[in-house]
Amino acid sequence: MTANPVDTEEKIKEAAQRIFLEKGFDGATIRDIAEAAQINTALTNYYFRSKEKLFWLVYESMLKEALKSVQTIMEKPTSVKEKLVELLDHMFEVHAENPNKAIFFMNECRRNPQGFADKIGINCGAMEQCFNTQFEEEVKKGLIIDISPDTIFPLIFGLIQQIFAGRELTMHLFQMSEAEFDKHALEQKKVIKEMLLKYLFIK
Amino acid sequence: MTANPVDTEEKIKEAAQRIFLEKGFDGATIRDIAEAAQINTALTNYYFRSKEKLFWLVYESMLKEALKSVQTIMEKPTSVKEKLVELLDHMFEVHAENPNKAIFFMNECRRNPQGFADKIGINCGAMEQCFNTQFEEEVKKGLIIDISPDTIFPLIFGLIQQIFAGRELTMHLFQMSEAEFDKHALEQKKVIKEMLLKYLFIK
DNA sequence: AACAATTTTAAACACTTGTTTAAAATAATT
DNA sequence: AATTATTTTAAACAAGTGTTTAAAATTGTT
Repeated sequence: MTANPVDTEEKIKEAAQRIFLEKGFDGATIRDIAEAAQINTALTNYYFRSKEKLFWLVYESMLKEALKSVQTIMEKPTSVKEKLVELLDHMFEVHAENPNKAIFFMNECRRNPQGFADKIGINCGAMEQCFNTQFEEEVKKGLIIDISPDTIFPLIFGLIQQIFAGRELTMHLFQMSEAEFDKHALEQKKVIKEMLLKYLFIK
Repeated sequence: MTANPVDTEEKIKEAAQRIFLEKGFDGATIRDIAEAAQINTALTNYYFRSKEKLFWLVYESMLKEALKSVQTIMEKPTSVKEKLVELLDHMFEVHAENPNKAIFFMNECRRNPQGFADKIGINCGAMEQCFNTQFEEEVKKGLIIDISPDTIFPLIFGLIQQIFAGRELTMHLFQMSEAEFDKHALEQKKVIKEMLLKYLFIK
């Protein structure tokens, strides 16, 4: 081993993630990434063979990381209500940190659904399993209204993603500055949380 | 005037809209559009001068149409509750008809916010004006909880958009077929509507 | 220090992109 | 019918794309 090849590899991955998040696969060029990583264009192919391979690597790692953090929350020994609140807060944090994530995930999955299925192939159903059981029990106990967790689980994601996916659109349609949007986003989160809890939990 | 130049022009616009919706500005090529419209590549430039000019034309007309239909609803002489229900149903219909619209709007606005502001420059605030007044009156009357219409208005859009923007992602993460997703979308709408109305309106 | 292996570079490659051109085909006008 | 104007086409253009190559620079090994 020589120099700091791992550092270079990591530098490229980080730059790639940044650029892909910002411009998407179609909009990002290998030269954009090279410039962001301050390396020669050919190096991306030296380390990752192709733009597409680099992309899927970055994409998969981001998705896996996102789902892992969700799983961690869902496996905690707490009530459904606590889990949902923590999930909402967590999702908000993640997307607030980088508002491009929401639209990036939606976008790239739509651009190439087959690639998503083939190369990522995540089974979200298995992950929910323990949560689903717990949810249904609390429904039986009369703590939660009669609704399927299959309806609620995707809803949680969507409710938070929605705030940030339409960020730029909202800012322009309603003439907000970035600071104003940040305030707006927090307000949205508050409303969504109250709305969801009031709807789901009895009493 | 000769042949059916208007037809050709319209044919290109329709094809462009279809392709742009599907692939976005970056992902769509002038050759894709030409093929979809069954015309020669050069014709798109003959009628519209450039890919970008064609794009903004299509984009603007779509946005204007979408906002106009919203405005029509907001100007009706009905209660806030009736307006919100009609707005939710209408937005759902629009996006259900073409699930690409939601992500397309968000995406293209983010890709080029300046172009959006410069070339579209829509004042959504003015459109809301009459609704805002009505909303605040109903809050005063004690019909609606104490909340600003500035919070609710963008929320309505987001709540419905969210269902369809993440369509492909949801389908793959939760392993749904298209038919299953359609059922899921209707269920989501029902929940969102109930949730919002229960939250907003007193008693 | 001399050699080998690895990493980095500049340059070029083949291909796709949006766009233009100049000729052909078609329609309108006289 | 002849001429003009308009529409359509095939072909080429310049610029940008991902990728490869072969030489240079750097690092590791003997």
